[in-house]
Amino acid sequence: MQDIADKLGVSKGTVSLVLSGKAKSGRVSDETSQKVRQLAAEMNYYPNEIARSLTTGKSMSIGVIITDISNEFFGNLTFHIQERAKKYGYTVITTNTNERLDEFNDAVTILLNRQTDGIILVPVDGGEEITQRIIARHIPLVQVDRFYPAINASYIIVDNYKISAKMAEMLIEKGNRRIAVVCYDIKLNALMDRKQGCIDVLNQHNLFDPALIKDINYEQQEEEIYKAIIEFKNNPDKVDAIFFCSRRVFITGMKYMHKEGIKISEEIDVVCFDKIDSFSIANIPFNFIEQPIKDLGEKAVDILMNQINGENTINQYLLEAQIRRHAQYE
Amino acid sequence: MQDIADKLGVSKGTVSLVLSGKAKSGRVSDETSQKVRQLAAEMNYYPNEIARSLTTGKSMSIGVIITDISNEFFGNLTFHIQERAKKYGYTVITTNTNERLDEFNDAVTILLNRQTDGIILVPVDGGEEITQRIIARHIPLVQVDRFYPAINASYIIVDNYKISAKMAEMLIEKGNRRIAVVCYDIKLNALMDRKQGCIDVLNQHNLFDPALIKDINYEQQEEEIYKAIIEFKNNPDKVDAIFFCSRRVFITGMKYMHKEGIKISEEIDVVCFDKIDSFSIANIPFNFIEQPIKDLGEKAVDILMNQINGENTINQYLLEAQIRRHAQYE
DNA sequence: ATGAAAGCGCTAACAT
DNA sequence: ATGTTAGCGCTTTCAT
Repeated sequence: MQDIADKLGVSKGTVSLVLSGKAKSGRVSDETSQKVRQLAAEMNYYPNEIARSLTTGKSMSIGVIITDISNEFFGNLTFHIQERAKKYGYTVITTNTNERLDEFNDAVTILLNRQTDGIILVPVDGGEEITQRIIARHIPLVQVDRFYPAINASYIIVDNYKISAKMAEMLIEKGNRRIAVVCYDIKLNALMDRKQGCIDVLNQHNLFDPALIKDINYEQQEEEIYKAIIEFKNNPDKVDAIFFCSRRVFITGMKYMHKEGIKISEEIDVVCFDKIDSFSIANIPFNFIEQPIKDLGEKAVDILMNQINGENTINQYLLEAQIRRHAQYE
Repeated sequence: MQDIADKLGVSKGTVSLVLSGKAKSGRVSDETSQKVRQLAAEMNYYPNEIARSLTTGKSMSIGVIITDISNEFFGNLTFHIQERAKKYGYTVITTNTNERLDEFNDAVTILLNRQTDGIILVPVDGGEEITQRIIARHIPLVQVDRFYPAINASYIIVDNYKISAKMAEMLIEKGNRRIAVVCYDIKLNALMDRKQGCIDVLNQHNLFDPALIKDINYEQQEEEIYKAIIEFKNNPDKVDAIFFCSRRVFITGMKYMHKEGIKISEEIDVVCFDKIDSFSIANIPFNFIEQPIKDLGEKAVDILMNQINGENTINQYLLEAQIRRHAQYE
C-alpha cells in the first residue's frame, strides 16, 4: 500500500480510502481514485485482512464448532451456515469436537484467540463452563441443534419432543401396539426429548413397555444395537415397530434387521429420525423425520449477525420438523 | 498484555516471552515467569492471534476449497484434513465452490487476503488462472481429488483410471458382456478417467457399445439418469451391468431401477464408485469402489505442511482405491 | 535477566 | 480533496 502511495505521490491514507471503497463520500477525487485503482490492479495488490482486522477490531470471520463434519447432518448444517455467512461477507472456521469435552474446550479457546466475531456451536456434554467464558468476553454466541439449559444464551433447535410424540401417535393410529425405541444414552436434550416424546405418548395409551426402550452406548453401538434387534425379534409378544432416534442408529439397526431376516415394514415397521440422502437405494417403505436443516443453519447465522451488529436480545427458537415417508415402488 | 506488564512492573517484552513459551531459553527468571503466568491466568488473558499473526507473518491457518461440504465424500475429506491440521496446530477455513468458477475465484481471493499459510483445493473447471496467482504469490498449494494438468503444482489424487479398468475387468470375468457406464459429462480428469478406464477395457474385449455410455448433465441429472435407466431396461440386447461413476449418480440410478421394477443384481448388476455410509439399509449385493479418503486428506495436509516449512519440491501422488463388496444377507 | 523501541499493514481521526 | 499521524496487540532485536 505504501508502494502504491509512493509511486503515485499520494498518501497511504488516500490509497486506503480508495481501496476500501470509501472514496465516494466526496472524499477523494475521481482522478486519484482511478489512478490508485489502476496501479493497484497492475501491481496486483491484495489487501492484508489480518492487518485490517487488527485496526478495525473485526475479523470478519465466525467460528463454528460441531460434532463431526463427516456426519451427513452436520455436513448439511455447516453447508448452510457457510453459504449464509458468505452472503454477509463472513468467513467460517469450522472445528470438530467428536463429542469430546477436551476438544470442545480447545475449539472454543482457539476461536476466542483468533478473535472470531461470533461463534455458533453444537454443545457437548459438560461444556457449560467454557461456554460461559464466551459470554463473559461478550462474544456473540448461538447454540444450534442442542442447548445448555443452565446458560442464558441464544439457541435454535428443532422441537424434538413434539415431532417424536406426533410420530408415536401416528404409529399407534396405524395400529401398532408394541413400539420399541432405540436411542443413544447420551444426556443431551436433543436425544432425550426424542425418546421422551415417544415414551410419554406410549404411556398415555397404556402401551409403554420398558423392555422395548433401548439405551445404546455410543462407543459400543454396533454390538448393542445388534443385541437389541435380536431381542425384539425373539420377543414373545411381537414387536410392531421400531423408532430409531438418529441416523446412525437407524442404519445400523437396518443392517442387523436384514441380517436377522426380518422383513422390514411387513413384519416390523421402522422409523428413522433424520433424512438420509441415500434412502432411495433401498426399496422399502418407512417413515422418517425431516429436520429443517437449512432453516437451522441460516437462522443461526442471522441471529449471530444481529448480535454482532449490536443487538442485545437473546433469541431462542424452536423449529418444527416434518414427518415424511419413503415410499416403495410397485 | 500491557496491563499485565504494568501491574507487575515488568516490560511487555518480558511478558511476551513468558506467555509464548520462550521463557526457558535461560532468558527470563523463574520467579518472574511464575508471576506473569499467574497474573495472566487471574486476569484471564487470551493472546490475540491476529496481532501475533501480523508480527510473525504466519496466520497459522490454512484454507480449504472444496465443492460442497454437504457431500459425503467432501465431508469425510474435510474431516480428515481438519483433524490432521489440528495436530499441526493449524486452524482450517473451508469454503464451498458448488462447482462454480465464480465462487472458486472468490474463495481463492478471500483466502489469499486472509493470509492463510497454505491452500488445499479441489479444482473447478476453468480455475487455472486464479490458481496460478496462488503460485505467483508463493503460497503453498496442494490440489486434491483432481488437478490441473497445465499447472505445475502438488496434488494428491486417486488412480481413477486404474481402479475403474480393474472393476471393468472383474465384471467381464464374472461373465457380464453388456456393460453400461453412467457418468457426468463434466470435463474433470477424475470423472473422465473413471469412464475411460471402463471404455478401454471394454474395447480390449470387443465389448464396447457406445449406446451404453451415458453422459449425464449435472443440472438435469434426475431426468437424464431416469431416461438412461429406461433405455437400458428396454434395450433389446440385455444389459448385464451398470457402472455408476459417482455416488449421487448411483443413488439416483438405484431409485429409478427400483421404480422400473428392475431386480438389481439378479437382472442387472450395479457398481458404485464410492462408498456410502448407508449402504446397509439396502439388502442388495453389489460391488463398490472405496477411495482412501483418510489418506487423501491427511497426506494433503502433510504435503502442505512440508511446503509451509520451506520444502520446495512438488509432490504428486496417485493413491490406489479398493474394490469392495456390499454383501446380501441370507 | 530485563527494558525499550521498532515495526507488521492497515484504518481513522485530525490537520491542512 | 488529500496528507499526517497514532495506534491496533504482539514479537523481536538491541541495549542495558
